[in-house]
Amino acid sequence: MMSILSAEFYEQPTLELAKSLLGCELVKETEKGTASGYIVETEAYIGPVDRAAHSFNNKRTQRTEVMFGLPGYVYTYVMHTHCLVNVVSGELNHPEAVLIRAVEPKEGLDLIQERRGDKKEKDFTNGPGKLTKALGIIKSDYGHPLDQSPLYIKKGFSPEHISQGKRIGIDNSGEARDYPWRFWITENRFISR
DNA sequence: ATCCCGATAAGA
DNA sequence: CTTATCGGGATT
Repeated sequence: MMSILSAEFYEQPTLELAKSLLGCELVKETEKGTASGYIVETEAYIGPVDRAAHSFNNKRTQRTEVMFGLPGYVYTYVMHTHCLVNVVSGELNHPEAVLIRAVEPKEGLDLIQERRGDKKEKDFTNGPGKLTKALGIIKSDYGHPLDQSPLYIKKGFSPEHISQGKRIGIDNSGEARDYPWRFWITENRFISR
């Protein structure tokens, strides 16, 4: 029994899911091996009411399509040459998601180090673009169900304390800029900032 | 704190 | 074709 989180796990309100994911283990298997990390920072994006979300106002495009489906699937997209990974949440036709902003390396340290090049360990996975590179998550993981190989989330540990604050990198999003929809494990050393 | 890099999707 | 972007890295 591998304790991979089942599809039902993702059937909770997006803000709850963003918190529940903290401490869970994000795993990616590739030909080069398996790499994983404990999720330590997340952000919620609640499309219908959130100007910072790609799916704001239920905007339906090729890119946002997966968010209109069932929760528990992967939403990847590329920005500024970096791939970012989200967990689709919300019921059918509710385009919401949780962005994974940072993880703490767990399995496959050698592989992570190789992928991240000549960096210090604390910089391996402390950002949304860094962790995808470290774990080998790529754009074509878009649409993958998170309860099966090669990309899945396992039960991890229960964080002692969770902090909450404004999201990062969305200064151009009007009032949504100030919504406190970012969550992180208090004092974890792999937080993005 | 500031600049630069530059892939892609989306809108004009 | 033009523009904006849920970053990262290097540099001041």
